[in-house]
Amino acid sequence: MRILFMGTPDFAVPSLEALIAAGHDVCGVFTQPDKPKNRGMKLQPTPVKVCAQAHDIPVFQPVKLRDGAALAQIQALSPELIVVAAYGRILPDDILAAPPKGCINVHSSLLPKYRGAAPINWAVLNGDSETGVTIMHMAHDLDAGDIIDQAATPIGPEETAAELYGRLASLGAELLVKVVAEIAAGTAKRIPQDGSCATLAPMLSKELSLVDWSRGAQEIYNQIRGLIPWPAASTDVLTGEPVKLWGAQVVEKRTDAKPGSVLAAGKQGIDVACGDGLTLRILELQAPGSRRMAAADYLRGHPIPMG
RNA sequence: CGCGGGGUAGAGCAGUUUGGUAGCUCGUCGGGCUCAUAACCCGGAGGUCGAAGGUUCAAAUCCUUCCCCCGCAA
Repeated sequence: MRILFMGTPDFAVPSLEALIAAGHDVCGVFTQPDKPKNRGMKLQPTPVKVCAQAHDIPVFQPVKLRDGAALAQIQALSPELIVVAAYGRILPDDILAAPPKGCINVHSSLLPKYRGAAPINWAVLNGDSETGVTIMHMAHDLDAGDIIDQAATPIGPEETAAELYGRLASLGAELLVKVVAEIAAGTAKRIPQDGSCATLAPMLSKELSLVDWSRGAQEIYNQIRGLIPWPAASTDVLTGEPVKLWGAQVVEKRTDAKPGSVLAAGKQGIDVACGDGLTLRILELQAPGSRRMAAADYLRGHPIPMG
């Protein structure tokens, strides 16, 4: 099938590659404009752009989608179907209506749960034991279109959002190929979402980083897992300087100590009292200006006062 | 040339302002103590101080250039 692909970050790359590998005619790729990023603020191509260029697929990076130029480009490419995976832009209705077989989207949650920008992180942050991917038709409202198919996957009790991100990217690519084949064959289903069950997964921000030790140990652990790799949970209760938390475990040991007090600090980790009386053992962390390291390594050069 | 932090023993850090014998904790090796130990005591090994150049009687420390790591921005 003749397909126009739209995507931007790493998450979208497996989907693009899967379409190519399945033999579809990917006639063009839309991705966000190159932006100054990282140290040095040099212009960085998006992962999807790099992938498209490696396959000699024409790349388009419109700044605006509503001025008609983008629509004209799409009409010139005349795709039968548009596939969107984490493009990061809202498509206007005229583009949604352009391809004969419509626009479909790869979304990393089991819709209608977690509509929005950061569904993977919120599934981990909320301590869910299962999530998945959804392929749906795109509608005017964000992530609200009719569902074509879904695939579920368990979230491991120690799995981080970063790990889940990679797994869902592959799972989404797999399901995408299956769904596109069904669309080509005319057998694709179309199941409306139950909007009353919808929940939102808004974009992450650094406001979510700071650990509130009055919360339960498991909740804090979920916060740590769910905010990897960005923005990462942080706390300043250890030495007064803010440190990022990269790894921890819940210790089933009750304590009366005030939440946020350090109960022990040794080669096994740094034990901190939480609001529900349980203990969170910090295993891996990162001081400002430094790289991430095991708690035991950190302690050699950063003595921690108890209490 | 976007802004800031950093590179010192296997690991994590101090020392740089004010140039003058390379230091701490842990690990490691040897010995001791102990019923025993990841505990304690004694002793040892291990570093061209990120790289190159410059200033100086003398540079981890001051000057110049470069490399690498981390954060900010998403």
